[in-house]
Amino acid sequence: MTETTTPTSSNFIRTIIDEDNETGKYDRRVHTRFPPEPNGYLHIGHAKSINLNYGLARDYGGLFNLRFDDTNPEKEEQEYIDAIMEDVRWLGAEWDGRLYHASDYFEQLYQWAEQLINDGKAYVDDLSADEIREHRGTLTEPGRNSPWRERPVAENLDLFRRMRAGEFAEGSRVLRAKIDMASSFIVLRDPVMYRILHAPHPRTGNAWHIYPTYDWAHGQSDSIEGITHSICTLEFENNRRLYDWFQEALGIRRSQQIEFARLNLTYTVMSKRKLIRLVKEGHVNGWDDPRMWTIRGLRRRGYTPEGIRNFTDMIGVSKANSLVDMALLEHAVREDLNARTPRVMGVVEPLKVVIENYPKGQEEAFEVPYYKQDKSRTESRPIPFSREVYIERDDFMEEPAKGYNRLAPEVEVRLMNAYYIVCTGVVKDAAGRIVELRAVYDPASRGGQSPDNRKVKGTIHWVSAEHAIPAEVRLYEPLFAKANPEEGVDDFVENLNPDSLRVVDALVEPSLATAVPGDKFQFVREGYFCVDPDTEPGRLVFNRTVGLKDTWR
RNA sequence: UGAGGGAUAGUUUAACGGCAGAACAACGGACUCUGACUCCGUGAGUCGUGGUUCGAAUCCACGUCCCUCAGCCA
Repeated sequence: MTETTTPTSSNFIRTIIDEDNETGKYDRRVHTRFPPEPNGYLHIGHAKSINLNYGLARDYGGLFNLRFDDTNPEKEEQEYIDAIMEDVRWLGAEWDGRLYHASDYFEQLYQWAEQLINDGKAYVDDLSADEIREHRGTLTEPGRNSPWRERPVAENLDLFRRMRAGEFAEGSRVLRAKIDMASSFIVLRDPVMYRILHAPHPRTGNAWHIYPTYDWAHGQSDSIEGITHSICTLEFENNRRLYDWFQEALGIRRSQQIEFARLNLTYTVMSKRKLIRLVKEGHVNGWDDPRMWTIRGLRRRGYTPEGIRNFTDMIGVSKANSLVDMALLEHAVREDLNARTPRVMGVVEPLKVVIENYPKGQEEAFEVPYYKQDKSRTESRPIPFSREVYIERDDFMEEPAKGYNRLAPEVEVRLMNAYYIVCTGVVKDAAGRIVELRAVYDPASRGGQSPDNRKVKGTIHWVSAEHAIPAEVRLYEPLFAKANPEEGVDDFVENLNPDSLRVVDALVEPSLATAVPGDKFQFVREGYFCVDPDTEPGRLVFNRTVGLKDTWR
C-alpha cells in the first residue's frame, strides 16, 4: 500500500537497450552509472537521472555504479561527496559497493595518455589559454594548428612527465589530443586532455600536478567500469564524437553515450550557479530549505523517495526540451502520501467555538482510526472533546456564499467524528473581526451520526481547546512568482515570490505531541504535513508538504 | 550564418508503415463523516508544404521554429 507505482512506459533508451540485447552488442549486459561532480547538492533534475540509470539497471537485471567525476580539485569538496551519497541512497538507488571516483583511474589515464603520445595522437602544447582559443577558430571558420603540434614523441613524453612531476607553472602547458583543427565538431579541434593545477585533491592529495579534463576522463572511466550505456544530458551530444574517438584511439572496451533532455520544472531554476546564488544570497535558508527542489529540500518538505520515483516515471525520458508542470510533481507525491499517511486533525488558522449546551467541565474522547484509507490498518487513538473547540477560520462564513456548505449562522454541520453543531452566535471585536462563535450541539449525534439520519451539509475538523497543543506550521508557495523565473526580468531573483513562506500558529490534536522530525501526516481536509527538524521538546514545527486538491474556493 | 540535435492535446509522453493512446491539468457527474481519495464522462494533438504507398506521426524532399557547441568547467 505504501508502494504506489506507475508502470514505466517505454522510451527511446529502452528501445536502444532492447536492440543491443537482441544483437548481443554487450553480451546482453546492462551496466549504468550516475556520475555527479562533487561540487554542489543534488536536485530533482539529478533524481530524474538517478532513477533513470538505476531503474534501467534494475529492470534489465544489470548493474548500477555511483561514480564521482572528481577531475577538478579547484571546485570539488569532500562535503559534497558525503551529501551526494546520502541523497542517492535516500532516493533508493543502490550501488552495492560499486562506489568509484574518476580519481581512482588517474594513473591508468596517465598511462593511456602516454600511449596516445607514443602513437602520435597527443602532444604537449606551450600555447597559453588565450592563444589556444585564438587558434581554435569559430563556428564557421576552421582553426589553425598550434606551432607545437608536430613536436617529436620523445620531447612530448619528456615534457608530459615533467608536467606530472610539477616542474611547470599552471597554465604554461597542456596535453592535447591531435585530432583535426578543421573539424566542424569544435570539440575535436585538438581538445585539452590535461591541465597543470597545483591544487590538492580531496582524494589524491598532492600526488598530482596535472588533472584530466572531463572529456578525457569520462569515457575511459566508463570503459574501465564496463559501463554499457552511458547516459548523459543533451549538451554532450557533440562531445560524443570525442568520447568515441578516445575509446577507439586507445583500443579499449567500448561503451556508448546516450543523451536525454534534462528536467526543467515550472517555478524553479536548475543551474548550479543559480541554486548557489539562492543559498549564498540568503533568498532561502540553506540547501535544505523546504522551498528548494534540492533532494534535501524536498526531503525536509516531506516528499518521499517513492513520490519522487512516481514523478520521474510519469515524466518519462526523451530528447525534446521540455518544461514540466509542477502540478505533476505535486500529484506524484500526493498519490504516495495519500496511501501511507495517518489522518489527524490540526487547525491551521484557529477560530474558537463555544458549545453553550455542552456541560462546563465535561469532557469525553472519541476513538478514531488513523488510516481510514487503508482497511488493513487498524491503529487508532482517542481524541478528546470538550465545551470549547477550535475550528478552521475558513470553515465559517457569516454570510455564506452560494454553494458553501460549512458552518454559518443557523447552519448545522458535523464536527468530524464528534457531534453535529449549529452556529447560534458570532462574537466580534471592536474592529469587527470575528473572534469567537457560539453554538449548540445535538447530544444524540454522538460519534457523528444522528438517530434520525438527517443530513448535514458539511463535515469540518476541530480540536478541543483545552487539549490541543500549539504548533508552528510553515506554509509554502512556489519560490518564484512566475512559472518561468527568467520571464520579463534581467535577473531571475527579481521574480522571487515574497510570499513563498508563511508561518502560522496552529493547534493540533494531542496525539501529535510525540511526533518526531520526519513523521508525516495528513491533516484532514488541509493537506500533508511533515514534522520539521526545528522541532524541540515543547515546540512542534510542521511543514506543509502539499495541500489537498481543492475543488471549492 | 559551420556542425550536431529536436518538434504528437494546455503540459509531459506512447505509438517504430496498419484504429493517434495514456498521465497530469481543465470541465461535468457519481460517491463521501476529508469539497480529499475513488469511479464515470467531456473537450483537446501529429510544426508546414509536397512526394512515395492500398495505407504515413512514422519513409523521402524542401521549408519553419527551438536547443547545443568557439572553458585549461562538467
